[in-house]
Amino acid sequence: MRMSKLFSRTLRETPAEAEITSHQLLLRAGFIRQLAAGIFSYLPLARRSLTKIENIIRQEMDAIGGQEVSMPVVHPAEIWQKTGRWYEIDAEMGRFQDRSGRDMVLAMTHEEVVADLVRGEVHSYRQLPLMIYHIQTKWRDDPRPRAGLIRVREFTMKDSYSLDADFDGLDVQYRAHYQAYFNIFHRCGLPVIAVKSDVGMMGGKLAHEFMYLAPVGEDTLMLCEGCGYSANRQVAVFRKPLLPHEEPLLVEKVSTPEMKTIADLAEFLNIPESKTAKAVFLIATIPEGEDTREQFVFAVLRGDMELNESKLVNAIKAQALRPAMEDEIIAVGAVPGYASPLGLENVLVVVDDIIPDSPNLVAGANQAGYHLRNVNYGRDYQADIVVDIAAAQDGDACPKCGAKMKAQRGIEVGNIFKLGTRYSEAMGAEFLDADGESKPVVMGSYGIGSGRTLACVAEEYNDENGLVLPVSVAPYQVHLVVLTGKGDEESSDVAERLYFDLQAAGVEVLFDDRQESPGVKFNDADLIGLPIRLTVSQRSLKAGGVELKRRDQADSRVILSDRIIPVVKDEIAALQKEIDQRVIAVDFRED
RNA sequence: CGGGGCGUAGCGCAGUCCGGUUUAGCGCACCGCGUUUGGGACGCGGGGGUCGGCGGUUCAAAUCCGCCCGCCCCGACCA
Repeated sequence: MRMSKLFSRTLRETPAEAEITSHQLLLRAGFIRQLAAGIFSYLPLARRSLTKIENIIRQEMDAIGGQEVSMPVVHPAEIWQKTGRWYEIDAEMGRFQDRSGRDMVLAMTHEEVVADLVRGEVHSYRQLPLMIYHIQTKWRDDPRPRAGLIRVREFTMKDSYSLDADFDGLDVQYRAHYQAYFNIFHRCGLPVIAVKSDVGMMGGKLAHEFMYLAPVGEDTLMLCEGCGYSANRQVAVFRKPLLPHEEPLLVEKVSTPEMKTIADLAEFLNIPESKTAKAVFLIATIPEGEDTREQFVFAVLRGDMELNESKLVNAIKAQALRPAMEDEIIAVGAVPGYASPLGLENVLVVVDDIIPDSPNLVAGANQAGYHLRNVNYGRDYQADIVVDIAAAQDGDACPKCGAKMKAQRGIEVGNIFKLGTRYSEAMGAEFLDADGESKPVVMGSYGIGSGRTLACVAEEYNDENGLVLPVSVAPYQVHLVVLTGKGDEESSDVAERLYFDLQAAGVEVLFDDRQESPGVKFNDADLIGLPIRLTVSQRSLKAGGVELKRRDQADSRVILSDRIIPVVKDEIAALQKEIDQRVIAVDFRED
């Protein structure tokens, strides 16, 4: 490609809306342009990189038995109504009506369509296992798109779907994806970890997320440096420190004026925060058939812990959760700041599982200015549910080995879900097993965001001058720069011939043939970040050939004219080898 | 949805408080001519704006007031 004809141009200054590195560089280098919040165009350079990423994905999917298909972006609402997600999912789903008034859905994912296809195509256990995938546009109307390509509303996802006769088969395909995903990201040069994750609205049994660790990430991960336990904080468990055993004492009311927070209370009574019980009030939206109802939830945790809303949502099977307003709290008979689990009505009480083992806590008295000492679960109050609802914090003890865990931020570039039979049952996707019995197909679903992957690669590979792209993802392998002074036709001629010869040899070349000063050309080459730069100029020709510089190295060297093609090919092979060496077998771990 | 910020040429900005010599300006980018060519060149000459939109106040609005829209950041949210 000639830069004089390239559709996109580089920007000298960073657009004001871009804050994070990958967004700034992808804009400045002319990879992407924004149309609206969370909606982007991908210009030729980005398109080529995405195609490379997608082809890596295709190869790895095909290698584990995947068959590429292409499913629609527009779905009739009925299939989403059948699985219930039409009702469960709120404004995130794009809905519209076609010309005859039928409700339609913009694809956010394709479990429904897959199950519908399976109903028609799969009838026998002899056909299973199967795996299909496609790479296609998704619309998810996220309330707050941000950070360039990291979090967008319209995006391209590779989503694959495994189909099995039983859960053992699902496990095999799940593990195959687990390894394939590592291969894909490693081939893109992206370091990732797999963490156990929330199954969320997908439902299902087990899920992992593939995370690129970065401070700009929006997920918090709990990572144990002792044994390697790793989980999204939404599901991370931890060893809760036990309190010393005590016999239950008599409840005793104590005056605690103006002590509305746990910290104040603990200091006032001169006790550790772990000797208090904390009340958190929430309003949960609980699905009931095609409708929902609101449920007041009273969550009780020990004072030294924080509520994990994801765990609570899962524990009570809520669709949504929000903090309760003060008047709602008063309406159920509680006193904000002095709330007690004792004696409330029409309230779902959920108690963290460490509470029954934490004797003689200080809790609110449901009376302004007073708390109760020696409150004991079981004797003084009962819960509707006792379950782990506490959020793991940086420094908490690993559930497996007890070592300290670190909290780190990450960006989710892929996920894998064991769905089970939720969608196949709802859609009637059944097959006959060897006994002639009708059974729902066991499904898994697996996603990778290709645009987000590109953004993470940009986030990982850059320096103060621009992108430094891995050869497997770079839109071109070689950036050919020609510097021509007045009357210098030799450099132009050599560069033109080299441009032709390199392409004939199968090398992908971006040729900067523009009438620009050397500074502009070098700076643009650095900004775009192709792995190899070749410079043809009077200076290089006098030295005997063409200058070669790797983007990831500071020094350059002159290659003799007749050696250029083989040297460039060797250089590309060496870069590719560096990437290939990252592709290694990984141990599957459930957490 | 709550809080904050911003909206003037393709990009970056000044002008807005305090309305009127500004014909709306500067840098970059763009077009023409000439010079220049190893790290974001120079001279001369040009083109490009419903000042986010609508309404209001006024003799007069980029500037004051109201409503709306859009974008960014923090939070809530997130398959």
